[in-house]
Amino acid sequence: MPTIYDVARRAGVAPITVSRAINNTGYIRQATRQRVLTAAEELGYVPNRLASSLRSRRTNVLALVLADISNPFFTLIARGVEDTASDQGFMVIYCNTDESEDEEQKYIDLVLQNRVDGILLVPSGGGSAAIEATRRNRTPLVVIDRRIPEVEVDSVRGDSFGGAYELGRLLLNLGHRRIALLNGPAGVSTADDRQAGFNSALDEAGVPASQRLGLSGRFTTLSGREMALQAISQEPHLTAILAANNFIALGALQAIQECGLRVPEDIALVGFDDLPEALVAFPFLTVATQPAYEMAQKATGLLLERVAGTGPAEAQEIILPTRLIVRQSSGGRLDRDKPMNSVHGKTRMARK
Amino acid sequence: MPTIYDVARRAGVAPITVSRAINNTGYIRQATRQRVLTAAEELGYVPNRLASSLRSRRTNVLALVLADISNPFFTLIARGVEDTASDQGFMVIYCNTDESEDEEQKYIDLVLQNRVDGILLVPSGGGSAAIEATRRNRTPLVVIDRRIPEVEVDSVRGDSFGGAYELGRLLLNLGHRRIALLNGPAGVSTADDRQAGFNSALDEAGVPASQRLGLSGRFTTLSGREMALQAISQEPHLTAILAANNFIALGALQAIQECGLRVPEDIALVGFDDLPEALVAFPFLTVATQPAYEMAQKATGLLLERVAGTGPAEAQEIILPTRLIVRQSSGGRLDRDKPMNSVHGKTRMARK
DNA sequence: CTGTTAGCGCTTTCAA
DNA sequence: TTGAAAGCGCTAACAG
Repeated sequence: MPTIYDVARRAGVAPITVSRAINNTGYIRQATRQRVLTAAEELGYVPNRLASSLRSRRTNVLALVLADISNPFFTLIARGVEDTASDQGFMVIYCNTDESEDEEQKYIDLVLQNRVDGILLVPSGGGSAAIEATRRNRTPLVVIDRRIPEVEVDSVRGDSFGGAYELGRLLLNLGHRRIALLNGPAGVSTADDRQAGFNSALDEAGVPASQRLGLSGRFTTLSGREMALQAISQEPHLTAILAANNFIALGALQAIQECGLRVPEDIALVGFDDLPEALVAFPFLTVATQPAYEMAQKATGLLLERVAGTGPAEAQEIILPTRLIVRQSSGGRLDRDKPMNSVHGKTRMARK
Repeated sequence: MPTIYDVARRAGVAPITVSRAINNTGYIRQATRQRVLTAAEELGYVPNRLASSLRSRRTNVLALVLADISNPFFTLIARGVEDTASDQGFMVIYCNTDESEDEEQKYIDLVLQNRVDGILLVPSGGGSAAIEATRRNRTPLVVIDRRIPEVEVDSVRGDSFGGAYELGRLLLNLGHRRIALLNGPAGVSTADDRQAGFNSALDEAGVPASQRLGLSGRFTTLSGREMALQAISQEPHLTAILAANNFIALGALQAIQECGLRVPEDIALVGFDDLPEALVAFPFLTVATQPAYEMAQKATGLLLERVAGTGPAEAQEIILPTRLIVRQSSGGRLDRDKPMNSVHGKTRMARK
């Protein structure tokens, strides 16, 4: 396997000149450069980035550490990260933590050993241990999707509070008072903030504490189903459910059907995070949706600024608004309500 | 940032001993090892894998080059690859080619420069250029999901021919004779094989060439919609559509609705590749589904064998069976037909 | 614009 | 069971 020395010999120059020609750095005459490139081509030379990175202390690799890439929300994040990174010549390593802090720590250690230039993290729990480690190693890190309390760190996320508040308001406006919140794990900021946003809407409407029902589980279909079953049996007067993410919503839908109830006639259902338009035959769920791709672009852009050493001195906190999409599952006559951006009108086949 | 030299000094040993302690290789006394590990811990030592890889010629990194990670089929592949790789201490770099051969070549070059230990490739077109390059660099490569004609290379894929044949048979059994195939790009083996499988079913049923309609486009919702519109206007007697993947199917569904037609009453619709169960509120589409996760596991397992130098001498060709899932969109009374594994019976809400 | 020298941090090889 | 020497392939720093 040829090295720059082989190329240098063939082109009749010094190795460093080969380096300059290939990376197009520093001063080099066009003719020389061309000669080197030809020699490299003839030899089938493939630059060794390990060596290059070892010496230059830059790998042009980012790490993306997230909960589970098969959740479409994170899939879109991944796509946004890769697009933005590759535009600037960076590659992306990705890791699934499955919301386990141990896995997260393991992966953070691994990517630090690999000397990635920067890390994008969707933290699992409190998650500050991972941040500590990256800080010690002077590796820039941007948190996506979640907030880490008490730690000053760049973060880009959706407005969980606002989205949950709007969903709560929507249900309250429709006349619901017995509403169950099926939430993700307490301690994860998206869950906590959605709880708070929902509570805020209930407070405003003067719903007494005795009428409130909040359940805590995981962000999975299975957990959504279990929480819904519990909520239904626990509160006979239940008329609406707010699911804290798309998986929980689908699990809840399943549970409601199992109980022989109808959505929205018997129980209204609204959720957080939409499914990509291209994936759904019949858009049915009313949701507050976050701009996942844009979130990833912004986060990666910021991270690359940190890597380059440009970018603001202060830790940035970027919060993107959610968008309310009203469909059938919330029920009611919404046209009379304040104008809401309703997407996908055509569900005739689903109803007929 | 401390190196093995710093650790060695602190532990009172030679650098190589630190290396042995950390990697747990070669002979080393437990006491020595413990002493080294303590010293490393105290210094906050983080091994530099760039240096290690440069010297040892192993990176413990695989590359996954695929079309588009936001397609749930590939998302599942990605998850399977990462799970299998990380079990054996490997990390994964991933790249989206968007079915462009240029992008593919660019990424292959990049990952070769990064000296990944192995590559998993979903080839874009003919795709043999990429394979040539990896072969020159002695980097093991396993092709997933697709076949590369005329090249001897490991490959793991679903039975596109068989799946399309079964879907065709299903429609023919239901009495359909004017069936349009909405396919992906010619030259991509999954498209070609699905074409062939469908044709084989038509041949068997004696459907004359004049009654056959096959359109070629891309594996996207947009293209599916366009092809469906064209098929509908071109063939007034059309009664059924076979979509060559999930996106095409959803685009076709959209087009059919736009034309004021109903599925399955006016046009029956079947497709290739299911959407993950957890993502769909109302399972509606009849499909032939491939075991994506298992495919990824098998492919990664084989690749890791190649990396380790174990594994069979011959190029392997692993073809996993598809599974027919009959739902509403194909119409007809299928209960009378031979028993087919029907998943998701509960779609009451979608119909009511 | 081109070249020389040294060394990034680790592991291979060989020796003790 | 441990260590010394050398070098993986490249580029930073400096010199010309």
